[in-house]
Amino acid sequence: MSKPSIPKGTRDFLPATMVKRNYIFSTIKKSFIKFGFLPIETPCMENTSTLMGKYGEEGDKLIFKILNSGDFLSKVDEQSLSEKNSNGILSQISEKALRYDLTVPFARFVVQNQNEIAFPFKRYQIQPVWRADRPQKGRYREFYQCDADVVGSDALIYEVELVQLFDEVLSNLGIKDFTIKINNRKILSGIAEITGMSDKIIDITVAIDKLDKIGAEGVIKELREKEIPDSAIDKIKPLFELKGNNSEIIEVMKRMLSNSEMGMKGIEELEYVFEKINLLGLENAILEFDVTLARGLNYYTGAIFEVKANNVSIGSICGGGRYDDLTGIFGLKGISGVGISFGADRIYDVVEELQLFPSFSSETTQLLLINFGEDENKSLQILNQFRKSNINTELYPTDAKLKKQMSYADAKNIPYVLFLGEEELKSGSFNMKNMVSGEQTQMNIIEIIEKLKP
RNA sequence: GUGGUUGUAGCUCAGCUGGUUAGAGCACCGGGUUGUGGUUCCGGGGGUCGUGGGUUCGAACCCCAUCAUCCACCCCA
Repeated sequence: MSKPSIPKGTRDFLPATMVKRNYIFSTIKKSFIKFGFLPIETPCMENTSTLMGKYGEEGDKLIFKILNSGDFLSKVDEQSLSEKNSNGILSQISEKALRYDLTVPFARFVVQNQNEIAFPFKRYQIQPVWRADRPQKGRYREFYQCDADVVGSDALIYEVELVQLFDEVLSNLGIKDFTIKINNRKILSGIAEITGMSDKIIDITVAIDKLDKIGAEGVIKELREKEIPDSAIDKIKPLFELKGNNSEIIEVMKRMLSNSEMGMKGIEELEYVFEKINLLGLENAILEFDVTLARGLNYYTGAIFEVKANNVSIGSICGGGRYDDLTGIFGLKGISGVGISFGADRIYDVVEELQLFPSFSSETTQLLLINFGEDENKSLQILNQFRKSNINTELYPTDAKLKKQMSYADAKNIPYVLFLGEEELKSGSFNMKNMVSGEQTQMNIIEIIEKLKP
């Protein structure tokens, strides 16, 4: 018999891990609620057609497709089947797929439920997503995203708000040193425009995004491979040497993009965000204009965000941006949206690496009642009494040997045990042992409740 | 999808140049102890050495294939 296992890139979570994961989720959720976002959920699977084509060519490959039920092959047309054409038969054998992110399903949700929601609609959503990627450090095939998006308004105050949200959540998790990188797709469009390569904007942005990784030489090499002429590359080159603080870089970009209306609009939007953030201040985050930031999905049209924890070996932990026409794909035009996503699993890895998790001892059992096989009714009543006083309590199920019962308390880190022996049950005075100090005291039920009450 | 790494007990790993019955620590179970855990002592269960083939008198060890794993690239949270 083969050992049981789980699919590549997926994980089991033990109780000790879940307690910490829940802490991250609840910290994020608390801030989402504070900023006025409302919860929604969508199904883990969507129609394949809803997802395909929304994430670029690479994205399509990374979507998990779900096979149709029944004898699906018999319905495939002979020709595609004999040609062994995977893409050709895909739509015939799979009409459902696991969601790849929360944004596209949300766009679908907005279009479908447009008459039942009030715009601007601020929603948050904390659910798992699946990607058929090769797993590696900090990369899983099943992971949680925690999204907050606003649709139905193009007001820039939301960009400001989302920067504050990044700052608040990560600060509340105890992370002190992190950078929120911000850019604007209109600036990237402006760059493509002044080089006369507007149609190559994706190739250009993907290449310059890699600047800090492969260096100027590498970027130039990649641009050439994408058939960007040297004359255009020369115009892009100044980006590789940008230095200074945010406002200095903005000034340089203003000069560079002065002939691009689109580019100047992007600068203007960016300046607004900086101005308001300067007014309001940030707790721990460093907000940094990064012209090379281009990651993200093809649908961003305005602001682009990415958050990186400094001095940890984990990639970006949050992302986001504005997408003017996301719902347009599903038939609802003119609805602008802006949103961000917290990668809970990576944030977990960061908080773990930085040893920032608090202790969660109060969330586990506080008191174990040691079972001597005496008056069971009385024992159950005592158990009830503790629970009604909000003390996390359990009764050992059998009168097993003391060693076994105490070991159980030990394994679960239960700080107190109470001996429900014959004498105690009769007299009402119980022997309670502190499992940390080893100290034992005689107390009645009322006194114990008083002592352990949260 | 591309390149590399590693597969030995539930977990972490040792195992010499190919040599007889494959080991340790931790974990688990039982006992020393029928009202005292974590410390300690004694004992126990547990392995098709990832899988299939090849070389050899003989393979955990060498060769080939395959699967899995982790790391990196692409891309991304």
